[in-house]
Amino acid sequence: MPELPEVEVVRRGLERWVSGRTVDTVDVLHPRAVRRHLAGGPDFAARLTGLRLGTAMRRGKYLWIPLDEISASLLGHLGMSGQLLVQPSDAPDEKHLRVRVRFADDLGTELRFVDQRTFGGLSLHDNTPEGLPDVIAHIARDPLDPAFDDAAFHTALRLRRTTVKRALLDQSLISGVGNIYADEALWRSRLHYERPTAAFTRPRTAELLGHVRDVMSEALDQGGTSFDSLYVNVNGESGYFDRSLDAYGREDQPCHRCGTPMRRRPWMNRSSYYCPRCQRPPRPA
DNA sequence: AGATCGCCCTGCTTGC
DNA sequence: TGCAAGCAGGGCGATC
Repeated sequence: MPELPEVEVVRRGLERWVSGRTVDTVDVLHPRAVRRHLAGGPDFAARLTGLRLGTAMRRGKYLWIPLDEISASLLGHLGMSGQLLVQPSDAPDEKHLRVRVRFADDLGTELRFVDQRTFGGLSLHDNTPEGLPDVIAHIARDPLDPAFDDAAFHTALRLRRTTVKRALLDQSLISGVGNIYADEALWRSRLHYERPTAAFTRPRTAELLGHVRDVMSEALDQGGTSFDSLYVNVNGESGYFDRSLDAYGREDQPCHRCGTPMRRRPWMNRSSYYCPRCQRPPRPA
């Protein structure tokens, strides 16, 4: 399940292998893969055809490629199981191939959007004056963005009547943090996932942000997490950061800090993994 | 309007 | 063995 580091790996792959090329043909093989393009698959294909792809960009888990000729962008999200692959044009179709983009050049490769569960998708959107696809204007900057405002994040945490893991997963507060890295950063910060944010001190916020950045940077250095074979980067290579996980998926295994068996708790139709000794729950209200 | 919750989807794993 | 239920979960829209 791709999170920010994996998506950044994909962005770099797109920049290297796709940016600057001109679209020749587009095949939409599954309508759900372009469901955010409200005008439909045929319109998506027709509008994209003939355009030159700009430099791939990313905010949180969203990817986009500017289309300078029409002041719009090709927006993509990998969802749970999406892959953007640059494949030889004669490679056999993947089982879950949803969209194919062929180019007007002689490089012999094409861009493929492959997605088993179809939570992800591609679409075209006008840009805001800042150059952002308009439908993701509400997505906050991510913690690896140099313009991320730590002080504003702290202020927002103090104002919210919520708990720390909910806040980390709220893409309007901070983007790019998913369930895996939320649990990892909370473990490193020795914070229980139900800790209210309203009483956070400035140093506590700073430590949490530091751990979020560390865990993401480490994953990025290793080419992204891939303990799930569904995730493959833009050229089909898997990462291996899963060997470094301290919390996620480690139910009943000893805490890497104190040896206490880790726990898994149902949480918001998901799971939270934590050490019951290092990450004490807050006192009941 | 901030917070919460259900839903979308498919394939692998688990349990009876 | 076979089938059903459980699980994975990002993001959006409905609801309170």
